Amino acid sequence: MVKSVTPPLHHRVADALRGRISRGQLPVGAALPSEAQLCEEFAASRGTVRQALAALRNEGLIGGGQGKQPVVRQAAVAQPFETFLSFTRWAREMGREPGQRTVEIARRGASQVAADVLGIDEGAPVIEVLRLRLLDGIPTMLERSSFIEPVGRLLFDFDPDAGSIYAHLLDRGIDLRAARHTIDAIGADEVDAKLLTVAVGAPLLRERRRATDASGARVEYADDRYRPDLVTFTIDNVQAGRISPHILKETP
Amino acid sequence: MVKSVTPPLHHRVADALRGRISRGQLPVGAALPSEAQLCEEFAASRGTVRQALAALRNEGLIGGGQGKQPVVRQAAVAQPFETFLSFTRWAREMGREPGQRTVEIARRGASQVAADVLGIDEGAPVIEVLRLRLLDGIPTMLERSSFIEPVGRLLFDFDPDAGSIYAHLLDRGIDLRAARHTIDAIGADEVDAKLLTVAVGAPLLRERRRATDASGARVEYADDRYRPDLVTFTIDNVQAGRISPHILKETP
DNA sequence: TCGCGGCACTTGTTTGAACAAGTTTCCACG
DNA sequence: CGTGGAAACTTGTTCAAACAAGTGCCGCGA
Repeated sequence: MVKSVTPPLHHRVADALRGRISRGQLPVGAALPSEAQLCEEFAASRGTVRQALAALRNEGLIGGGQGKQPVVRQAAVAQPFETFLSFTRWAREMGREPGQRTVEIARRGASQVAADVLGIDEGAPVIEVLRLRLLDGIPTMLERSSFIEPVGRLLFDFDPDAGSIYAHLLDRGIDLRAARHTIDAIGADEVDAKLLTVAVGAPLLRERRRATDASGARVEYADDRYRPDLVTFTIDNVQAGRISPHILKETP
Repeated sequence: MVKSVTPPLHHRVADALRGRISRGQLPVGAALPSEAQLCEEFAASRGTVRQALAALRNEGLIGGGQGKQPVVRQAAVAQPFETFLSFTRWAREMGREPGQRTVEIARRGASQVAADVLGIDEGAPVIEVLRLRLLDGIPTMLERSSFIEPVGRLLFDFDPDAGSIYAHLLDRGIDLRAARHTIDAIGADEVDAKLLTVAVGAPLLRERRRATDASGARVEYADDRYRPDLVTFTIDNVQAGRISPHILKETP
């Protein structure tokens, strides 16, 4: 049985305002109705209305100050997480066509760094995948992944040029829940240069990722190298009490 | 004249609790005092205490649910936002000694890209700051900032080698609330190379930042270039319904 | 001994009121 | 005509009170 009670009043007020903003009814830069007006419109007390406004402020949707009516700020982003996890999904959401060329998929002993990150012994078997990711046919990112053996074995019945590895693993019951991303810059080595069609030593944007499943077990270590002229990372954050960064990749 | 009034009560309560958490007085997993106890301790009404708790909740410091007392969540990152914003504060929190050498501070017409980002006319006056940031005396990051004129003028009575520009601006009533960070990689130009003591063309980690104040007005555009062997960015994110990434800079 | 109900406690929601502090508007005075 | 300042309006802070809803524990009964 699903409980279907009416949500609290301050949620309804916040939802209503969010709707007006996303619908463009309250355009960016416009002032919201005053608290007194909102009280009347929703038949709520001022405390309740202020609770709703505080929520919007925390989401970075509105700004303002004492004595000044709140103002709609630039639109926010919706689903940053999955976007950051899956290249395929990210590309689709941007209206670009993702592509991939699997250079290699192999089972071999874990490298020292991969073993360290995954918390397994060096030389323990892992499945390594080297894939070149394309955006509208242009080489954009080179992905070197190491999966722990019980997960990686599921990749051998995966059409490597079909699309998202994550979607495939999810079908098999592996759901990647959390990830730690470490971002830095590195010069292209010879393999990078050849596949990404840049000069050796050209600056690349590197994202190293340690992904864990629902139980917290470390599942994947990846080293992704992006062409910085094609992809950047963007983080939005707001201080208004809550830290609510929105993370997204963008093509500049 | 610097205003020095006592901050609102709910801020003081929140600060006190933040302090206890970061000091380890309230360890991770421990339950906070009940609202009623906090009311008594701070001689505040329940509404005020709840305002403070809401702030901590928004920062991800505490979690809990109806009927359950709030619990201290993983201490991992305390102040990710300010950490991401202020080099000085970040360094201190890591136990490193921040330093800076101000190469130049000038008032000149905005460059095309700065004008575009700040939403002002090209050539309109901005205050540009070029600072080399050090970590334990080692050149680590090169910061090129452009502030809009009414804010930047406050920097002329600022000891440029004293420490945090943001702290100085906050004293003057400018509080940077939100920022959009764009991260990519770029090869060092000759100035970068000389000041950061790397080779020309060496890969650098670049963070471009557009900071806005409480009212949403764009205040600063910055181009920060980090030595990737000394600093990386780390993002933790979890899918569990809520998007709550923690962002921090790390020295690898 | 085990299980279940109820009680005590805690947080969530909502209202109403009052004062403080910052902004905007507009009128009267120079 | 313009300008200073008061008045009206707006948000920020704080208190007090009441009920709803969820949690945990204790004790009673089977």
